[in-house]
Amino acid sequence: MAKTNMARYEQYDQDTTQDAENISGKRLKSFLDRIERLEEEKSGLSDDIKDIYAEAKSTGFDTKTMRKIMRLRKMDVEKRREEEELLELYKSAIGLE
Amino acid sequence: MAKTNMARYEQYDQDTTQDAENISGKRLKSFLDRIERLEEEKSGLSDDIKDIYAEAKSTGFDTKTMRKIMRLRKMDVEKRREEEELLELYKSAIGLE
Amino acid sequence: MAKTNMARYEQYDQDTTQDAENISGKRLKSFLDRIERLEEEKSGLSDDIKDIYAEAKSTGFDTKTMRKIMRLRKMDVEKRREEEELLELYKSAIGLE
Amino acid sequence: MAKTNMARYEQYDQDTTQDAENISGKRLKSFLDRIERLEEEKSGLSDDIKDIYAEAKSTGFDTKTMRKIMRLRKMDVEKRREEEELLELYKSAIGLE
DNA sequence: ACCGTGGTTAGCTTTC
DNA sequence: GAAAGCTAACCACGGT
Repeated sequence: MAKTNMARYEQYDQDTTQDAENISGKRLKSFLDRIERLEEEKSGLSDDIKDIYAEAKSTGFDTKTMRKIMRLRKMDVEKRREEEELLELYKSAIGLE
Repeated sequence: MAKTNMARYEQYDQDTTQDAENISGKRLKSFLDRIERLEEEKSGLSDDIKDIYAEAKSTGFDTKTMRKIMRLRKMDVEKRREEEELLELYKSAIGLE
Repeated sequence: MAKTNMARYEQYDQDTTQDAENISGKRLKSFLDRIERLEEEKSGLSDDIKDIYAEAKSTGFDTKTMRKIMRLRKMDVEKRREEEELLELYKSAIGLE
Repeated sequence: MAKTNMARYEQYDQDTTQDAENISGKRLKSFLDRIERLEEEKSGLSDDIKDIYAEAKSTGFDTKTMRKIMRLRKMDVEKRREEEELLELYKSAIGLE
């Protein structure tokens, strides 16, 4: 395996003149770019959320309380999901399915 | 402080029959819903990213290395951003703007 | 500050001949030792827990289900705690306290 | 599989009136309680450790560095342990034990 | 404006 | 090899 997928890792992002034959280098770059794009979107969403909290705060709400509420909401969702999984587990345990 | 913004916090998300007059309750709910929506999108993006790593792994790349590369990329971006800020600082310092 | 607290970090744990005057070195070592001790205890507890799961498994219980139950238990505890905090938050928000 | 060990899982921790005959239910509860107890102890130790780091920080040490040191210490221990295992392996290989 | 705290998120380890 | 749980780093927020 002379040309491993790892081959071009070292110049981790500046190589724009990569040999046309180096398929895996292109492939890797593609993966990394897609990830970077998504990371940026994620980061944008974080900013949006922050903005909403700021807006709420400026209209008189207490953000600490709001955050706690969000956490409780999330826990409810989580709990329901887990309880359903547990039920499935039971069913399979007693051979119902 | 008869009708504070905190007034309806306690039933933190199930109230669909809220009194039309309770403007702040509605307002709060709206904020929370918007946040929840964005959180879900964020979570979706995290899943997408995870999928890409999985795909990359299945085509033979080492994800641990990939993550390291991403971290380095990010640092580069950060650095560039900070350098630009520094440049702006210079410009304003010498009255160029 | 010629002799900073960081001074002896490099030989991070083998120095048993440290100069009697180097108080901060001694102090640091003491901290690290205490932490190490606690880490060991923690690790021991993790092992104990693992053993219990193993024992339960060997008597016919399904550990996956058990873990899920433990998680739900924990969530209940967490939720109660958070709800109480939220209540406190309300109280202070409406100036009850 | 009328009376499986799974039988009483659903009321995962509130059942205090369990039928005396349901041995496995009792057994399960016992396991879960023991685990919970240990988890609490573990959590307490984590808090203790956090406190020590806080104390160290307040006396001027850099906790990030301290954590790094702890990690190195642990690696040393690990390494030694592995080396000993290797030694054991040798010994049994040449029939010394 | 800075520090300290807490929460969130990501990486690593271990299990199945 | 995949999935889950645990641990540790990061970041953002609130308080001083």
